[in-house]
Amino acid sequence: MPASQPAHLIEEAKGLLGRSLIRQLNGEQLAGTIVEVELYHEQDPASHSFKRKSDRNSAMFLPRNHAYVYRSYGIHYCLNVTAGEQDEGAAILIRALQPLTGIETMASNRLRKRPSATWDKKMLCSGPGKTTQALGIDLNLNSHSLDAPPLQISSSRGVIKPNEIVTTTRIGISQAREAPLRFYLRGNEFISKK
DNA sequence: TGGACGATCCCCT
DNA sequence: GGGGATCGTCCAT
Repeated sequence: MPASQPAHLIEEAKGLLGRSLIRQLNGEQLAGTIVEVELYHEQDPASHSFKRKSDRNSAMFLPRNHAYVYRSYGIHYCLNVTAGEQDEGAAILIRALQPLTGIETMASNRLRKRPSATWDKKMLCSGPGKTTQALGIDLNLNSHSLDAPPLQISSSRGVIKPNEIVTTTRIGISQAREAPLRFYLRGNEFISKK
């Protein structure tokens, strides 16, 4: 991996923090603020796009603001937002949301198998697998444009100051030496891990 | 054709 | 803090 990380992609990843992810599901709107992301790009050995393009990862090579969904550990789905240009092979993993609307439905989606379990807003979207489960995201949304329903990202966001964004190493990486490509909102209670 | 593995989550100790 | 769940994908035979 090169010593320096691609600055334009890092800016795109940071730029997602504070925006809303909006999901239309069965006529209801589910939404949350993006509070934690990780960047993966083509020069990164931990990235799916590091190896040859395949059927599985082709959506990762779409131009920015498309969904790249993949299955992890045979159980969970993870949602990425593509970044950069066509064929650049970069994507931003949505790791955590702060739930805004449709919270009851998110809880229902998350706890379908254990309806009686007690839940807390902070455990609904505090991880990539949890987020897709809460919002009902699966492979049907792979390569979907995030400019329009049923899944989109707001173009506006609140003011985020540079010192409100924490940069740190990613989570769960085993194939590569770690790089500081995880970004989250300082002090936010809804991130996956402190 | 088969075996190993993974950008995770949750329960159990 | 450790390990099981569970399956698509990739690579080696």
